[in-house]
Amino acid sequence: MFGLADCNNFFVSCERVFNPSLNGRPVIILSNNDGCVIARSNEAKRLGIKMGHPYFQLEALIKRHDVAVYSSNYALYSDMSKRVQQTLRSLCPATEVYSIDESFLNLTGIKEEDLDAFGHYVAYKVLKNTGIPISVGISHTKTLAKIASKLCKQYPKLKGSCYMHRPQDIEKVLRKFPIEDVWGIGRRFSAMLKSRNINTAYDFSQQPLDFVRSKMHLGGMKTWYELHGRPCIEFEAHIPDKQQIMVSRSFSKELNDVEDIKEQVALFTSMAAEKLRKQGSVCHAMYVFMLTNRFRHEQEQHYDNQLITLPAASDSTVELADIAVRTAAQLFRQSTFYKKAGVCLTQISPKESVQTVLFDEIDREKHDKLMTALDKINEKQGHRTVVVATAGFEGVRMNRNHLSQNYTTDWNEILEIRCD
DNA sequence: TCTGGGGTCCTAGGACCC
DNA sequence: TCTGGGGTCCTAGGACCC
Repeated sequence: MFGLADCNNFFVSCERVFNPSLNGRPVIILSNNDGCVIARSNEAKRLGIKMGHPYFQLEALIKRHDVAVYSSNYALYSDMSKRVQQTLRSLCPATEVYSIDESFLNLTGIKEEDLDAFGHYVAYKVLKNTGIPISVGISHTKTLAKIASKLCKQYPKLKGSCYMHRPQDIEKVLRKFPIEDVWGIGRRFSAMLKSRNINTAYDFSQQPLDFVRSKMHLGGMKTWYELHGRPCIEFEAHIPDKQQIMVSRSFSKELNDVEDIKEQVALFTSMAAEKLRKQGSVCHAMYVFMLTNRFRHEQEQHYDNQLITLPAASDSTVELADIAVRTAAQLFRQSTFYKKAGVCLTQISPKESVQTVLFDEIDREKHDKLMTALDKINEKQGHRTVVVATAGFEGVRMNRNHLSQNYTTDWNEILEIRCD
């Protein structure tokens, strides 16, 4: 049996833990730059606010219904996510962290007759320990567990957990479950299926496998088998290293000064390199890109990008930022307004397995010492205490006009909460 | 005025090998 | 007239996820 623990409206729930006056109110959380809606409370969903909707188009609705609006506060959400994961780990034989708000649960060793009670206990414990409400789904495969967990959100009677195992129950659920909500069936495939009058998970499961293979290949077949209760997507207890690390942002204002772009690119590179060192890897190549505002149709569109293969594998912010900045300067077109830029580190491998280069122009040992010191200071004294000067001191040029406090990671706030 | 930011896996097709 | 038959590796692009 597979379990899935999914946090309900996770970002909204995080804000509510520290601001209970938000309970019962419509709440939305915005993407970076306060661009789009990326999380909604049930009340906001009921108002018809859609995932990914541009914020600026919602102003009237927000005023009319007194919707609470927040910029995304990832420092808070990732810390809360860790707390949830910790509780799950303490209860289950093993967990697989699937995303910031979801973990699969390994239920090996738990007796069948106890699974229902176990699911409810997990939901209860997470809520008690962290203040975050979750939905637990338990079934024969990951795909079915996902469906079971979605049922909890639909039916409060289930009280946060659904153990779905009897064939007749599964069929009943699949008959009502929209095909586009099935894990692994995205926009394209659900449109194709609906055009053939395949509208529910059950309809799909009744198609001949040959049809699924010819139209949807391996991925579709896995989903098909999983809906039939045959696991094709295994439980993975350890998180594999990232194969690529990307940092990119849209700017609050379009930039047309090469110095501004260089500064942002240096900053993105330092953020990416930090992630790279954190997983103990080096990269052999990187990719720098900058693009114009795709919504300004009257403007000539550019997507300027360059892949750079490094002379030797590296994880040094100093070296990578230097290369990225020079590349950005080459890519930059005069009198062009850029809305977004980014850096992607690729061809990643574990640091210890890397061969040294004979005619290396860089003193790797020195860079290593510097990076170790830099990471240590930033971890202890706070993010961005020490930065490479090319990255500037102002951070990302981004709107965050509705930001909540860093309740769990900022000492002053923590003290205040304790005094309360 | 204003529209996010990450990731993975799979497949087809081209280049190249003998 | 007629032009083989395997392989592997790499990349771009399309699909999906949160």
